[in-house]
Amino acid sequence: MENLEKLLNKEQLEGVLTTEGPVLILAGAGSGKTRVLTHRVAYLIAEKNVNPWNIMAITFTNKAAAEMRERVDRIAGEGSEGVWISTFHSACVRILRRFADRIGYKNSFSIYDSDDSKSLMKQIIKLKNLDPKKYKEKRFLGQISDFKNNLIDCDEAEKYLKGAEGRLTAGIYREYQARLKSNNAMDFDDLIMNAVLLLKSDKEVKAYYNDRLHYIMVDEYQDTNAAQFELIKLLSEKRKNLCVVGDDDQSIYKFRGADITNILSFEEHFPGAKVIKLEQNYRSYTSILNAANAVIKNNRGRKDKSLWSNRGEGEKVRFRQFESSYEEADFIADDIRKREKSLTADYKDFAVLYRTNAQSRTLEEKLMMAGIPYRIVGGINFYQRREIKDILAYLTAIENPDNDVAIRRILNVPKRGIGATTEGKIAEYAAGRSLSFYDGMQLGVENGMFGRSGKKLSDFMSFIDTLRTKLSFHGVVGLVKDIIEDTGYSEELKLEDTDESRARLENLDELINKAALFEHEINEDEETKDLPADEKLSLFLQDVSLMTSADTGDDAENHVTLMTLHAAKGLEFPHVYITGLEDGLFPSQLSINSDDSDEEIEEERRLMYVGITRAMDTLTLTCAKARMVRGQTEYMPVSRFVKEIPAELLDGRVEKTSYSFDERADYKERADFGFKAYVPKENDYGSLAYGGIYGYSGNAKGQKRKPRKKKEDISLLYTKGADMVKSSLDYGVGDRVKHTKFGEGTVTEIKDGGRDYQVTVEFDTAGRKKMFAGFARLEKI
DNA sequence: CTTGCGTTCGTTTTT
DNA sequence: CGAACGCAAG
Repeated sequence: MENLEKLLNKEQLEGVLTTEGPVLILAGAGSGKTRVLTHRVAYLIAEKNVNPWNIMAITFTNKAAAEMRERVDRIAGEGSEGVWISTFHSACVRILRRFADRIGYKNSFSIYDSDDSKSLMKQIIKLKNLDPKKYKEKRFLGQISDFKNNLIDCDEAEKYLKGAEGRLTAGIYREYQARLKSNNAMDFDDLIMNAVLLLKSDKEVKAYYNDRLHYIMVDEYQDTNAAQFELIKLLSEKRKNLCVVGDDDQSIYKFRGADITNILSFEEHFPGAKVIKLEQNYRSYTSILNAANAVIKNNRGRKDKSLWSNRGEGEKVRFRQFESSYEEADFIADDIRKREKSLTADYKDFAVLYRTNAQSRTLEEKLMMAGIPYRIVGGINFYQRREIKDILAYLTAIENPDNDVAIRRILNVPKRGIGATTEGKIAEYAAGRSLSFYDGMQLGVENGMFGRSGKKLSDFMSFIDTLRTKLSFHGVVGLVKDIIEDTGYSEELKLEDTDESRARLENLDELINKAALFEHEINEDEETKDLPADEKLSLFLQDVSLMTSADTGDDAENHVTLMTLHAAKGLEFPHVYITGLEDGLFPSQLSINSDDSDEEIEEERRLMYVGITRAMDTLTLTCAKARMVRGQTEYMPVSRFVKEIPAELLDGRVEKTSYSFDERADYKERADFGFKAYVPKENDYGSLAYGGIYGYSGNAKGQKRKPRKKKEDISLLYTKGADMVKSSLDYGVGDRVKHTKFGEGTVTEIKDGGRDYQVTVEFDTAGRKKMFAGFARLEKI
């Protein structure tokens, strides 16, 4: 380990060298915390002669884990693969796969994702004959999640819950857990809670991990909840060499159980803890950090610190106020185009951030019309797409027929004439006999309980059995292919022959690829290559169930990134736009109205801090005086967070904070044309609300609605647009083409723009337009 | 059992 | 405004 001093600043070095005892590294945004963590691992191995096997690093996301793995392998080199680097959830799965039988589960449990949990809860509400209007899954699931995050089991919950409503909730919780267990399944929160339960109740298991794990590191510690805290505490109990890294100012996940006091009270939880502050920022210009510091200092509950940088002053933070969200989006599209044209930046250098997902729509439209390639982060995860979930449900059903959610998902997919009525009958029959759905179906069919549906059901069951037999002959990949073929899924999609069905088919191909890659990997691995096919299938499903969109990303592509402020945490971009800076939107109205408004606003302020500190070179803050929210035009004053930035740091003034009645009326008139009729200054395009991006046409009168779509289906088209790899064009200069929005026109120029063609078209009515072929989807006529 | 239509409801999200 | 969902007609 040469020259650590040269690679690290004083505080970072201290973080690396302080290996013994509890350590809290308060790492400000952009202060190089991953650098410290990876060097720390390398130092432990190389200088302290610690066996890599005795080191563990925990993160929240697969992406962070993969990144850490990569960097540790690079820095620490030989032997580093022994270091246990994983997410909270996959670490717990690994523990539970080994020992779950000691707390009454099978080691081969399925993992329910949030959709599965939702289906399960729906079944319960239905079975309990509750009014679904009054009792929605979300409410119960939210409460149950809160309980689990705080390690409160059914018995304990019962003590907390008083009154009729309370008893109901407790009963639902109990039923939900019972069903999970009989389905041989755990939800995401169970993974953590049950791991803790196991470590607490089984001394042997705890001793096993305590003996193994000499050094534990935790990233993003400010995001941990009570259950995760307990887990870490238990795992590190023997040696107490626990190093946590985090930033209380970036704690933005309270709503999903994160407890900021874990980091604020670390020294009390772990007496004798050493605290190291990393305040030097290597990311941003001083002007940006000054703005960030100015905003965050308004929070009371925080550890005092202040970021600084020696990158120089940089440009002032820009602030721009617009009449409407359309003008705001126009400005951003135009600004990005100018900067990209002037060759000072690539599209990939830009990020546009917003508080709520709904805001992305307007931005998308404008970017698309400006021909700027973009990508939205945080859309639907590959593994949550309908076609993928369907095929995975088949695999799950083959592996674990007790998994009711999987069985019921595929019962009538593809359509085999088994409808809701039959499904309900089976569910009731099974529940009455304490059988799983599948077993209930089997018994019921034998006893002729389901009348005319009996034949269909037995066909279905033998179909599943046939598939199961195929597993041992064809392996995992073969089985995936078989399912896609034998269900008629691929044929159906081929016949449909729309952009959407083609996109779906591509997704299915991608799933086959992932399965092939997985099978290849486990067949290379000495430990797993000789496992029987069904165990390989289990491994595949486990792998996939903890996967998210994060690792589907292809960072190399040159596109602008659109995302929520939450999704931006941990990322950095040369040019950042924070949009919708209006009181009532950001901070959100809910936080302003909340009972503990002070705390909620502080959380929103941290979100603002996260947003500001994403920017490396320039930061632009924008807001609109009037904005459509839920179909209504809202007038909101400039966000208090903008006002917290001293005027001398801003380029652009905060003009007004409220409007007179007349002014409002004026804005209203303009904004109420709203979504449909608003025409920007250039007057050359209307809104795409009538259907461009989603190929989908609202509920406008007289228009025929396209077939029912669910959230998991939408986004296929634009994702495809963004993904569009350059292919040859079927039109050339001089050809007549048709555009969904601009109508017909003549191609006047085609430029090769690297990964896509830039096409110039002289439209008959809309005038001349430049666009990317991949986005424009021009049709030759 | 499937499909069309009206009603309701609405932060942030990883695993 | 738009998505999700429940209900009632094909």
